[in-house]
Amino acid sequence: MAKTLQSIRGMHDVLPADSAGWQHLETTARDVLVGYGYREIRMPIVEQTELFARSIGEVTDIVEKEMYTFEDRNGDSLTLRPEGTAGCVRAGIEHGLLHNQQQRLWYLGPMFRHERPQKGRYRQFHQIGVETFGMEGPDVDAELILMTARLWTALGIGDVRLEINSLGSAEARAAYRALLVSHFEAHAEVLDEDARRRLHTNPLRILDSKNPDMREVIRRAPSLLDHLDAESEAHFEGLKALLDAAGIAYTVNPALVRGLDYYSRTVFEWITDTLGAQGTVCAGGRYDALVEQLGGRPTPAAGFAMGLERLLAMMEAAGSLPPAPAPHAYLVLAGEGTLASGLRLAERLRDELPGLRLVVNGGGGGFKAQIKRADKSGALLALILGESELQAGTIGVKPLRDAAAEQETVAQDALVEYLRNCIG
RNA sequence: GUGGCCGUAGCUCAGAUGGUAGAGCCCCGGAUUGUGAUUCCGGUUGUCGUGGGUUCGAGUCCCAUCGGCCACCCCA
Repeated sequence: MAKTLQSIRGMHDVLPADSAGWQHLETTARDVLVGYGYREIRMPIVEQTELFARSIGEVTDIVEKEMYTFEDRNGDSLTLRPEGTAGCVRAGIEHGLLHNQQQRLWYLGPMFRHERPQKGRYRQFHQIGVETFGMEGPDVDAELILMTARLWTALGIGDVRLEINSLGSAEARAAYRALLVSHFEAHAEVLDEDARRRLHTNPLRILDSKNPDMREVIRRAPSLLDHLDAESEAHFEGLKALLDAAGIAYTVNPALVRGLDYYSRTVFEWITDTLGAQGTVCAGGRYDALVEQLGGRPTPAAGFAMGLERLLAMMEAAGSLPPAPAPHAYLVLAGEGTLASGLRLAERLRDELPGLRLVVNGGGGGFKAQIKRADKSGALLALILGESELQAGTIGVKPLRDAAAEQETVAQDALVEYLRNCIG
């Protein structure tokens, strides 16, 4: 055997057995998003490296060590997108979509991060991303959350809970950050190695450390929510009131800090306990400063992204994945002259019955083998065109899913009506 | 990037203490010449992840490497 090639680590094929689930997830999500007036945008998978460095943040893990970065032939540094927001904002600015107007956008596609793969985490993974621009109130934040809640229902996902937090304005957060750093510096002796490293990179992240030895120091740390600027505070209160009014359950988690630098004010996560260590299924928030930061005019913005592999895993666990659609009928062709006649018949059926899923036997084979294939295809019916049917202008119709049902003989001219009844 | 467990037929797996590979499923063919899923009979399937090493001899021991799973880190 020749040397076999395999897919890149952490990058997986979606095989036919799984594609029905993907399609179901994608169309369900699309329907919900369209129902809220969101429009699809498609961006390139590759962008200039600088775009991600400037938006996600130079010192984040993503930019520092997880990006697929390479040189173009002309020497430009390009990167496979690790997330979608940066490219979406770039496209919005580039095409004037954000100029004095509101936008509700969504996109779907692969993202790339060079991490060690594990359950729910892959090097190529897929997200549906949603971004809104030009709306600054908490009503949009609430809309995003209500929309996702509706999606969970539509997908048959139950085991998710909502956590929200507010990061405040950039200025308030900077002030709080200084406060936090001095608190932890005053107790440096109890900090673990990770925490010491984060002290100067992302001190807010220390708050959600899992180390029990640091629990006390974290508990006594100043809370971000106590140091919000007045406007952010009002914004957050507004969001909570809207969620309460809509009957959406949530918990405020002051330690909820998103890993990307561009967030401000509202952040939220939908979390499940059913996926092992990768519990976040959907996460997002507000990023009012990003558009300006990337060269556009100041534009309020909010959005979220959800991981499709994780949603799929949950749907599978919940048993809410639909089975792959089986053919309605499998046409068996056996005997002299049945091939040409059968293909013609099949095309006529497809003309008349647009929703029909009809498989025509291919590659020859004996009668018995063809019936066997018909059964294996999962088809409801075997349509049998042999020499005798060819002569008589009929078709044998054999039900394959009902052992009690008898095979019938149907005139070819009556077959369209017969099948119309079968396929609903 | 770090750690633990694991890589034997298309799939799920068995192969104590080293002696040149097996089961089930799947697939193909047959059981009065045109009827599946049940039953019976027969058949195909592998350089035992890859590359080195130890040995008379390695799927079985050692090293490296690639990959999978899980966790840390981080994130969707």
